[in-house]
Amino acid sequence: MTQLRRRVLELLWASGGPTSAYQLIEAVKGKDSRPVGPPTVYRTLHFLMEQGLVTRIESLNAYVPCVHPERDHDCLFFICSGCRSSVELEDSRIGGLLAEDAAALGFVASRRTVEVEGICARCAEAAAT
Amino acid sequence: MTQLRRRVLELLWASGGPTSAYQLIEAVKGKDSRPVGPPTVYRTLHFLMEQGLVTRIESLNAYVPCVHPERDHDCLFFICSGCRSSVELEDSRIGGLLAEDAAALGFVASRRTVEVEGICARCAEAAAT
DNA sequence: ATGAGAAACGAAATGTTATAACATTTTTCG
DNA sequence: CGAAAAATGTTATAACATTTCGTTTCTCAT
Repeated sequence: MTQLRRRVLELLWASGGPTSAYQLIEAVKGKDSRPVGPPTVYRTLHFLMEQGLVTRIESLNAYVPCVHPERDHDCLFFICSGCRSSVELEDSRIGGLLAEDAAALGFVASRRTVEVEGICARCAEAAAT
Repeated sequence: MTQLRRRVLELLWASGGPTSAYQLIEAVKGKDSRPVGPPTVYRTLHFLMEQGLVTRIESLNAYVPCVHPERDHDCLFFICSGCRSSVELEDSRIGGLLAEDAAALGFVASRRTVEVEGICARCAEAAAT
């Protein structure tokens, strides 16, 4: 865990939501005045994803810190179109069903992406008023 | 359903796998000699997705024709890293679990993305020899 | 049929996301 | 220390997607 990697991870935690790679580039620049290029940030993100510390949200082209890095993650994301927030959940039953379907196909799974887009409770309530 | 939309859909069926928007731009150009720009193809893809005729595979930035457009699709994709092919499956149990998890969060879901990356049976067998 | 409005399409420019290729710095460890 | 490995910097470019505005085509009530 180098300084850059730690800083990127901290920025992701601080951001409070899915964050794009280019937002991170800006943020790193701001914090330290030393500019970093896209490859630097992408390398860092790849490293953090390998470590299970960060997950990429495919449907947003954005990155979030993983809620429970300790456990092997079987996570799904609920992404609000209203406030652009995301909630991470673990539901091992879904992993089980996917494993079952994969086995039926003779497919050897390595990575899962499960994302649900919609409106979070908070935004739904705000819209109802 | 206009001529352009039909042609794009045919090209997707003919391609036999997930196809990027820019591959479609090239393909349309080739078939008819009239070049189309990115916005034209993206508009067409958006339309076809609205109709449930095409699905976007988020983890590939690519598009596939929907296997069963008649049914409301609750589909998941198994994507082979070896041959870049994808298999679409329907498993309503997963939709059920996601609906359950969403309800627990008070989340109103509108779209689901479920993608599994790995190695298909064919490629696994080829690698084993 | 015809003209107003809507829908679809064309074209240019630009925005956004991601990687290739190669140089340099930093760390590790015998 | 000094060689090898890991990490980072730099430049350029590839790949994916949208904004904006103008033109064409379709539809349908008059």
